Amino acid sequence: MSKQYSIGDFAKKTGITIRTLHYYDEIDLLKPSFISVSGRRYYSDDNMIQLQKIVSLKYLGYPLEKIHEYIHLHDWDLQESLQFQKQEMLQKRAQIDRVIRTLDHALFMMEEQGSINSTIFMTLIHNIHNEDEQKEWLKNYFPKDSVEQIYNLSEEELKELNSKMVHLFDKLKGVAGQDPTSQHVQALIHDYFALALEVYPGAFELVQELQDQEIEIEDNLELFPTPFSPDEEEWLAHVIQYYWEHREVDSNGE
Amino acid sequence: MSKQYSIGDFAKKTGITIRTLHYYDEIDLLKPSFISVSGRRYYSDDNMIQLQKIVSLKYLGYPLEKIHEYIHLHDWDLQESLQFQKQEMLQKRAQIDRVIRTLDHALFMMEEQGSINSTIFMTLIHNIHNEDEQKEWLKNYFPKDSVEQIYNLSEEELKELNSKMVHLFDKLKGVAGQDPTSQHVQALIHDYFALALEVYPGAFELVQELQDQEIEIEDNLELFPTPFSPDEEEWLAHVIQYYWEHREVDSNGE
DNA sequence: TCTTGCTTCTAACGTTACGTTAGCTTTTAA
DNA sequence: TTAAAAGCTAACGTAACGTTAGAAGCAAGA
Repeated sequence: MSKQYSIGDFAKKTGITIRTLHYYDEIDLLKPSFISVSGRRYYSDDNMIQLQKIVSLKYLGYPLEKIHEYIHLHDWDLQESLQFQKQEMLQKRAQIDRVIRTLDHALFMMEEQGSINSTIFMTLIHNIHNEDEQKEWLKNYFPKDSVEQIYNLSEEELKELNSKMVHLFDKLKGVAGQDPTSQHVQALIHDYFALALEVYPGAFELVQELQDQEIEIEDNLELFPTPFSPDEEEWLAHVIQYYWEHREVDSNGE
Repeated sequence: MSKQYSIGDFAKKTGITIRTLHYYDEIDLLKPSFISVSGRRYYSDDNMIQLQKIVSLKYLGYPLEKIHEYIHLHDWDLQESLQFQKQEMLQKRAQIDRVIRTLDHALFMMEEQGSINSTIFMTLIHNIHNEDEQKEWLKNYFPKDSVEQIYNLSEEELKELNSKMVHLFDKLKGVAGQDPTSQHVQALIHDYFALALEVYPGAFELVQELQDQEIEIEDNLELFPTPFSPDEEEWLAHVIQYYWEHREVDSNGE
């Protein structure tokens, strides 16, 4: 009545490879019901049911070791385990969603700008990647509401912002080293701050505070990477300084 | 100007472990800018930028080998690659969604039924898992519309159906071996067919056809696993046969 | 009965991206 | 000068098999 299948037949019937059956035998996960004197494995209908359990649990994302536990030591709170497993899967999906979102941003930028300086590009990916950590860090120094407000842009706004940023950074890198006081360099920096103001009206005060408090961004370089080399950074500092002084004069002059 | 960091400092600044830096050096992914006579590695700001690229691409799901290609052979269609990567991620997410859906069904069943015969449970998981393949197989023998109709239940309906099925299977297994013509056994089988009719009004004709055509379900056991042992299967066949004959008499008698 | 071809066996390495010792050398601080 | 800290290489471990390689068993035809 109960048939015996050679490993090849069993493999065909179940869709599981011979190698996998060998492996499951080796780790005591699924033992064939009978082994011939010459060492050949023969599987039964009962084995089919066992294998179905294994395949099902594997599909649900359990590692073989857990499955082994379940099958052998028969004290398992299945319900609790399934709930736990669901949480794990939800987390995985959330992570993948973040990656897809980043890819969307990246693709949007490429469509907008054509080709892109790869260093700038990677910096942006990095920023999107570390958004949450950046937020937490900023909350140490600024009111939480302000921080949330900065990051509280819609996907579309964020895409636009990133795209424009990339564009500006690209141009800035193009003129790096030139006279910091020159017309077109200052124009670029002006655009940059204009963009910042658009996103967050309190941008100027925020920069001011950063300077006043002498907050050591340098110690957290990995959180706020820039696409600029150290030389370029120094040059940029000069540009900004000049812009800053000039701006204040302007403001006062009004 | 351009600083040199010891591997420890570099690791702290970037958040990447020393071991990983060793590894990246080993596979020529990230070479330190300078190596002392005694063999110690020193990293530069330039290395930081390179590392940022690596980390970013890793975040986007690229394997190190692809990243290596990108960094060294500088002919990469970034846009196309990103699009491809997005497709990959979408697939992964779809797979995870299927698993989550299955877990939801399983949890729903547990809440409805309390504890469950694990064999029945696994069979159901297996069925949900192989839904699409089952559909394709059935389409070989039946009009596509009918097949689609059967599988075209809402999530909620499907949950209910599965839950009831589990309940019935459980009861059937409980009375397996008893007189196939007895009242309560026949009542269970009646419930079973009632359930089938509810889902798909043409269920009787479908079964009839299956019998007439002598379709070899046996060759595809892995597609349609049942929670019954061979003995139980045989007993079930008797029960169904009796029910079938009785039903026809009934129908004729009306 | 022998041979041929198919199936199965064990053993062992390869895969990915590092984590984790272990044992030894170099650098740094007291 | 010496002890502690940091760094080095080498090697194994991980998860779940895929992929040879070489030997042996098994069924069928000559």
